[in-house]
Amino acid sequence: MEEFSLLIKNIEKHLSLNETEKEELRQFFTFKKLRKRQYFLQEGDISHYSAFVINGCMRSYYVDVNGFEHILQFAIEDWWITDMMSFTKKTEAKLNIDALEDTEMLLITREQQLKLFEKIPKLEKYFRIITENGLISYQNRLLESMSLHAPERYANFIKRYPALNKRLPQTQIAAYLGITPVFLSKIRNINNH
Amino acid sequence: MEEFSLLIKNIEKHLSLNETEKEELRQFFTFKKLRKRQYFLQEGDISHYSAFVINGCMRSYYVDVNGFEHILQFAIEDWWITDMMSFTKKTEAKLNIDALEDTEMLLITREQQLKLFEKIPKLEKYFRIITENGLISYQNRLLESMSLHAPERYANFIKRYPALNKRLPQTQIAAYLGITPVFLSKIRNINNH
DNA sequence: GCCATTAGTTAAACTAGATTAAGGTTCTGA
DNA sequence: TCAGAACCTTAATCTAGTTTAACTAATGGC
Repeated sequence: MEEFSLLIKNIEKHLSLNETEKEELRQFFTFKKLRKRQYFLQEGDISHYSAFVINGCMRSYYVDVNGFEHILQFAIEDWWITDMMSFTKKTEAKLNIDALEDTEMLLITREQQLKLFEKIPKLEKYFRIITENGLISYQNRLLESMSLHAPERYANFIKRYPALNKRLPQTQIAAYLGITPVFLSKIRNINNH
Repeated sequence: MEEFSLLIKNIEKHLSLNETEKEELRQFFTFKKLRKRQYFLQEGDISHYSAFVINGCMRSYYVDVNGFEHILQFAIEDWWITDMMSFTKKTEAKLNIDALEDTEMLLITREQQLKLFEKIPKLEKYFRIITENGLISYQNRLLESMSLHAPERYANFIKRYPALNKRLPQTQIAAYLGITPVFLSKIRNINNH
């Protein structure tokens, strides 16, 4: 199936797989489509799956006591997304995950993931690297949120994810940057003189 | 050597090791002492080592363009610390790491770590779990920094790390919470009525 | 194809937290 | 042992970003 080729390409950035392994790999994943606005995970549920996005766009976010949404991650094609805490420890998710566009993805459960590590041990390496990179990017974001003002954070966002900047509504970008849409509007207009 | 027992205990929280494996393990680490204020890593260098703290206290921090320090992590006994970006990708470190107290630690290089994974594959699992937990904790911190005000973040810090709250100077805690020492002083006094 | 919701703009009033500054205390190392 | 450094407190002033509100533009569900 065509869906797998993107995942396999992604894995092969980090290690090589023979045909048998590629074939075995497929057995561990399920395919799923989401409509725009559809939930993949709701706060309080357990995140049984980790998702690899094939096309479309997802977001994970936290809803605070005042009902405001704070976006932790966007995931477009070739990205992984889950509530890592809930997925690895089977605790109730604090995050919501939903689709910002119609989205297709490949899912794996934690149990299947652990079995996969036994069957094809080098995939443990793949997931270790993915996780290392995720840690690095959260670390970077925390660092930027502590040391930069909103206009600089927005400038970095544009530079790092030019595609997302065009693709996403301003509300979502503001919720990712940790500012209000009103303030992002102001920043954008100041940038355009 | 006594130093290893803490590391082995830490590993055995996640998987079991036989005596041979424990013995092999030791070959991959080196022991190091740091005096208070001594650098373990300086911005611009490459982080050749990841460190497991046996006793004492370390911190990793970023110095912004105005010379202010922003602390990403404290590491006391039983914690790992490094600049993950520099350690895994051999890039120039953006972070500094130094000792807040006289500290003893065990070091491993990235090369040794990768060799270790080949020799004792289940240690890849150990480091995957450590990394997953690190990712979760950065994610949580980012989320708190976006959704809570400073007094609540401080309250959570006290609850989560009561020992650190007593052990560290206020300047360091403020640099971790992303506020000024002046403001932390205010928060503390309001809390004491 | 229309109406209701969602998304974006602009401006005025407000606030969490920064900055500056001055004075007091506690550490530390030669 | 003592001088400089690091640390803490309090208060006044300032600012980045929020809140509210009123208006316009774009979407999308029926």
